[in-house]
Amino acid sequence: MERYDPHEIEARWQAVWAAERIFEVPNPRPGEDTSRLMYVLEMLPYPSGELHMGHVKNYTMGDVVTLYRRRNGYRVMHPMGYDAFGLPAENAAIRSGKHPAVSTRENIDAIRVQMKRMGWSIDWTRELSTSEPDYYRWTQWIFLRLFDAGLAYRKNAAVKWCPNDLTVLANEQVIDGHCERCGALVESKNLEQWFFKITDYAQRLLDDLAGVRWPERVVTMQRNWIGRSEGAQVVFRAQHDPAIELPVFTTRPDTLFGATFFVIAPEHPLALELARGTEHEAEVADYVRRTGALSAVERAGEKQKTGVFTGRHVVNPVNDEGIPVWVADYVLMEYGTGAIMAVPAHDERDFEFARTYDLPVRRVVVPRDGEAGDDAAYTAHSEHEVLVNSGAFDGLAADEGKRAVIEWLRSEGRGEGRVAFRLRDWLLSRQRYWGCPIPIVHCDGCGVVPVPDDQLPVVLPEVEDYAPRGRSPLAAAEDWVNVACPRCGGPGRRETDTMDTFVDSSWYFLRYADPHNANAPFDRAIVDMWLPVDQYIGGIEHAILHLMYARFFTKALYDLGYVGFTEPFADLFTQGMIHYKGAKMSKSKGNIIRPDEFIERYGADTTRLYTLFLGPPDQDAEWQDGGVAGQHRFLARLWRLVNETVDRHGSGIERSAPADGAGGDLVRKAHRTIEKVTGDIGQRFSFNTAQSAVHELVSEIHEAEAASGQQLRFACAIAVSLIHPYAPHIACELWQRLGGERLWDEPWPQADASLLVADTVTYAVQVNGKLRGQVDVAVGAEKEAVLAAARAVPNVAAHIDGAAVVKEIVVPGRLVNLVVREG
RNA sequence: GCCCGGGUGGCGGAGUUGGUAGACGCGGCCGACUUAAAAUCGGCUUCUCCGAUACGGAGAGCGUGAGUUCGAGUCUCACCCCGGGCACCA
Repeated sequence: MERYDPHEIEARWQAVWAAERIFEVPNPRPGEDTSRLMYVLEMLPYPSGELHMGHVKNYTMGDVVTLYRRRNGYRVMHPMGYDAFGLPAENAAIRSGKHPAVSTRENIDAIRVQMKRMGWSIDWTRELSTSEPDYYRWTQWIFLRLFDAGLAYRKNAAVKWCPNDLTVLANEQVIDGHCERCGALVESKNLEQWFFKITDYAQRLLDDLAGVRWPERVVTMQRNWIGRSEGAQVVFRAQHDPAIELPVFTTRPDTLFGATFFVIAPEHPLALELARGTEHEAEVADYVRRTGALSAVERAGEKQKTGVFTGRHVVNPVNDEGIPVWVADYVLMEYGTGAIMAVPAHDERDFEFARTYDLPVRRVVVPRDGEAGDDAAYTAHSEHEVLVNSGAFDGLAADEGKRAVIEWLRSEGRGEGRVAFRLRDWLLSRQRYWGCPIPIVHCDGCGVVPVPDDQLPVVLPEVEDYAPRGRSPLAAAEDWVNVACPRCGGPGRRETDTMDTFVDSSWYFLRYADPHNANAPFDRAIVDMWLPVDQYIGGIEHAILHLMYARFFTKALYDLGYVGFTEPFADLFTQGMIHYKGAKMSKSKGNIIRPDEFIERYGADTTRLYTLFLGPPDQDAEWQDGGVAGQHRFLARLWRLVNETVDRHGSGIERSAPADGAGGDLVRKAHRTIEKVTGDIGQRFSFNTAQSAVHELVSEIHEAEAASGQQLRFACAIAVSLIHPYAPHIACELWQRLGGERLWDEPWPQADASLLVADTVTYAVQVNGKLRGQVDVAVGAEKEAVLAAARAVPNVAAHIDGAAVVKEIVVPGRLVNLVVREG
């Protein structure tokens, strides 16, 4: 018998699949049945290098689902593309010294070869790359539709700036005050930038999380990121000039009577103005300057809160009391109104500040029964707390008080109920070269002018020097920048910033459905047929960024009538990372496992098997060098068994076999394995245990020497059929050797329910909960018969001897527990 | 600080509605085949103890401590450790 030679088999079958075009899934034609369409999608890779093991795990998972669903009668779209614009690709290009367009294309070519070698069932006719003009033309088109709708706009704002990558960043790309990509400490800058008005969608982004089947932790992370708070906006006015309004947002309107001072952020536009003319003017100016130079991390890291008095007071609208206005950097300009009423008795931060500057503390909420101490803020506010020192509101429970105060403020025109979100608008412009050009022309006369649709795409110009300099490298391409204003024909200048890469990836899943459309990004009827994506699979690192942006785009496109659904991804599976030598694989740590080396050594099938055998797919897993050999041994054993079976007993695909004679147990095991694997792949996404089940079946085939040829051929066919989604090459080969053809078209095997149980079942017998023996009983035996058999087990008899059995528990098919009391 | 995951043999892990903890794989030990090695095949492999005749039996054991239950890895409470998210968000 020839040895298992994965390379020969894999190359041959990949050629067959390509020739038969079995991965190509065309869109249904009018009138065709669309009830069994399914869209399986994995997050597309950045072509900043070759694929790593994380990709292999991700795409193999998607492939298992795809192959499994296809054999269950679904028409599955399984596309692939490249998130080719952006910092990763550009930085890789800078490192290699090649132009990003060149290095990106080279990387894509290399990745495509790797993907084909893995045998993933990707429909290559739908392949796309976000850096190609026929794709980004439509990214620009969508940008313009959002611009028309007022959802893309320019504003001058304090923005996050990465001093290393020399570009602005979105809030979502700042982790702990550091750049998400390079780790540099992020600075704050005042710049005019482009934003998407994602905040308009905050409530819907929150509400619609209820309708998706996503991992709970991802939903929670998005909820936290959106950060909805209910409260009130309350208008305070300057005591020296009631025309100056200073609104605050508070979640605790019930504590308004406890406000003993007022704080505004150093960046607040009124900070300097308020202090003007007071003896504190110079001090305030100095403080604003000093804190402005600090990063958010430095501010938050300060041991003690700092601030200065402005010399001014504001009037508390509930009691007309004047309270001092301070400037302090513990108040953030970006949230709420940039100003707060300080209630030290009931807010930890205000309390700390009041202690530092010796400001008064006035308690207005007390526990209904019991005392609140004086050495900390008392922050509870439920039905168990009551208001005091609060005028007409005294005696109300805190939660009622909140409503009552809001109602009073509203009726007096001094405030109103308000909801605040943590979510900020998405800053989309970048001062980098390798990105999608923003299709806008600036004209002295007309202002910001969109490039007309018929002039798209605005092609990214070739420039020699694309290194980041803090302003877009595109600005240097004078010929490109200087252009006639599309509106008035006068001199105009193109927008030179490019788009954040996340814009490109916020709609790619739509383009796959209609990838060659030259007249529109996609046809609505076609995307509505395929989407939302039935199963999306990708890394947890995109829990907020990509997944939030894609949801926003989908909702905006829905509102504009371009798609008929509001959520892009119905089901999401987030995979864990693969670690190696105790750390996540990274080039800098030098603990990379290159997939190519494994394919070279063991073949694609073994590599596919092992990445899914590591552990539960949603959890991080440790790569073990030796583990791969086990999967290879398994395939070699399967190979040998099938070939031996055919040699000894002849070929022929058996779709059933009698569960009697010497091989009866084997046949039953095959049915149980179908049941187990089907549930594990189809329902549980438990890819590791599905494999274990096939291992067990193969071991039993190996041991079932006395089984009939039909029984052996049946068991082999089931093993081969079940392992096909994991190891399609060897499975197709062995299926053919067994006498079949086109395993990929073979319906998924069905377990015969009557064969899932054996004639007898082994009961565990416990005495007082301790295992004392086992006994085989006929399936379906009466409770009394089971008990009698259990009592007859010698070791059990010894343990109940001389004691009174006070309780008998029989769990059908599982165990007996005899409860005895010592006699 | 708040919110999620997770903690089970030497290792990765299984244990799906509370019902025989350790499936499957790695590693290790012993044996077969071989001049030898590799490959392959067979056996053993949670710990401690007892008795060793097939191998049997006793006790302990799933981060710690309580609890509910005939019975807890699984449920409840309190706590410890690891990983992740959010965090001066008013």
